[in-house]
Amino acid sequence: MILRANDQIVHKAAWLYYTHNLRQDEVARRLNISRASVATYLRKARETGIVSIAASTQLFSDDILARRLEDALGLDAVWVVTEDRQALDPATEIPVVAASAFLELVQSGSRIGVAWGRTVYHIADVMSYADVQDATVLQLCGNLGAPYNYRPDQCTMEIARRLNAQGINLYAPLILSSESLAADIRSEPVIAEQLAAISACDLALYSVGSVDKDSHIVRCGALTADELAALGEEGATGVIGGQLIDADGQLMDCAYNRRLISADLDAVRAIPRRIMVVAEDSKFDALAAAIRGGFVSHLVVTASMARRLLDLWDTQSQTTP
Amino acid sequence: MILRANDQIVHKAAWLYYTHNLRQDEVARRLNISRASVATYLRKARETGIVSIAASTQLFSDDILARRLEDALGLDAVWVVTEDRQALDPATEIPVVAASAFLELVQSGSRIGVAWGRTVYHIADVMSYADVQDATVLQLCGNLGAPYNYRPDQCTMEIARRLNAQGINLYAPLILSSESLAADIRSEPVIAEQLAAISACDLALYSVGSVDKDSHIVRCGALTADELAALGEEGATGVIGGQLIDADGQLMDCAYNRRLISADLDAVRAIPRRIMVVAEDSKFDALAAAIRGGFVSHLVVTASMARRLLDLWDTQSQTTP
DNA sequence: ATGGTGATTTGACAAATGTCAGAGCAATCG
DNA sequence: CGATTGCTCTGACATTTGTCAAATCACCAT
Repeated sequence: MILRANDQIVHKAAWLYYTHNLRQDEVARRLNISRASVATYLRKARETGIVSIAASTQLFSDDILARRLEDALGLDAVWVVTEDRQALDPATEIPVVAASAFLELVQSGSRIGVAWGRTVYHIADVMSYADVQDATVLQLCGNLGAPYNYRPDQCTMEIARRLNAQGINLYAPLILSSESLAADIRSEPVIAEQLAAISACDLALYSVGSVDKDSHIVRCGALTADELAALGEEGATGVIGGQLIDADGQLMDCAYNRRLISADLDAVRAIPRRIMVVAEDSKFDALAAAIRGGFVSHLVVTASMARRLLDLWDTQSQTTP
Repeated sequence: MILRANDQIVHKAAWLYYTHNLRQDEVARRLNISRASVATYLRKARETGIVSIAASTQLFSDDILARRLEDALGLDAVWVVTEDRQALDPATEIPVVAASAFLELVQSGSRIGVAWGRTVYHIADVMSYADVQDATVLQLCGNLGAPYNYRPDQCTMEIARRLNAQGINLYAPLILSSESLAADIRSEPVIAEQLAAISACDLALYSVGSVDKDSHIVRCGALTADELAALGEEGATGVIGGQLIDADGQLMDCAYNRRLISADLDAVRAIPRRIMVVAEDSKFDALAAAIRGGFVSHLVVTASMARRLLDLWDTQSQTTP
């Protein structure tokens, strides 16, 4: 698609200003427009991702705690958000760091799998706009029927919009009333094709869900709190793309899981870079399960969570030397 | 490596200013320093790649000519630098566009092969600093013994410096006096290992050399103008990483080529993304040979060169329907 | 202690940038 | 055909940012 003449001037202004370091009045003279227009165009260029400005996330990854976590848990990269950072609330900072870290890993041509949840939605919300037109953003799990604030398709589409990339939604419900219907839908060519495409992703972005009454699968109505509690008794420890996993990160063998339309967990594990973002400390057990299950290669967590993980792995390695 | 406390404040200032969009005076208050210091730190952050600012190169790739070239020659992406762009000299613009396009393709963890020449050096020179610490920049061919302005190791190291990445030089001469010595050196473990590592690259950046008296292999003293002219008679059409190729882009079977220490051309062809940058229109034949030989997936050229290539491919496809 | 040295930080000013009300202009509609 | 609507563009002003000489600080050798 050729640039509209209208956008062309925004690109030109951005190129001259940011790449050639001309001043706004020089750009204005070159393009025969007023300097005020140049300023407007440049803002538009920043807001739409024609110009991308990214600050390094080293501040969060170059940290003793982060290094120790990488080594102990065998992760590729860890970002630790420290509580005491100049009055910035870690809860709001986690999605910001995650968005920056994510953007550092995205590149032209990437295929990105995205799950859903409050955390993922917040990440999308604070993500700055970028220009990766030939990237593709895939939805990792089916949709919720009920209106819910952080729907899978919303997360996927919002991230695609921020990247100026193509978003591909999975047009199937997350949960169906019967196992057989779920199986039928899963084998529908359109759906099967899309689920298969997930294994071609090179990047995944998700959080893990907890197994308690605040879990998003309860909030969105997929399960009642009592049903989830019962599954918790049976060993359910976390939620990945809607699916329940046990403490070792293996798919639970239960009717609920069989009623879902979601990414095959082995396909998810096969994605080379899996960014896990956890904002709430209450998700500790779920996160540990996700790490054991091989769902994490890149991790964004709070310092307190990092310390707890480190302690857990230390005791683990002592008991199983 | 943990950040020095000194750099830490630069990172913090950059993070607050660019990611959180605070004003300089707000950043100053948060960090308990003067606003002037904040301004200084921010400049430092921009100059060192802690903050990267990139304008989209769409202006050059979203162009009818570029699209037609992609289709006709089967290339992944083409950037065309149009002559009439607001008094910007295309000769200086080519390296700028190439540097931006290159940076859009680089990502954390990339392994990048770099050849040498005036064009590549100019690209390195105008390239803005970036923060891709875990990238690796490899030298694709041996070094010149004689002092020369655009040495392979300089190109490699300068690009590595700009990216804050690791640069790996090939500590061998480009050309040796005898074929047997070249063979011996090639099989030295240290060198053999490095040459083998080239096939693991995921990105290559180079230009093609012409076969005439201005060729860089003549200028750097690897061959005399007469010797090169004689090889030209035998069919030599272009130069890739010091090696002579014929009009079809195949390695010339000649003593000169056997005396070289350089990347195996099949390994180069196997690199998934090969960015070819040609600034001079006189390199037309050499470029056509390089394209035929499969050395190009991404191309940066002038509009006039693009038109000539398009014409050539049109006549080719007419004669061989 | 003390003076020197180089690097860092600051205050004050100059320069550049952001903003917004109103002008201008093109397309659309009655 | 003129009025209306919805744009973009501009000029003028307010705000923000860049710069640099001078001050301060940290460190070191005497």
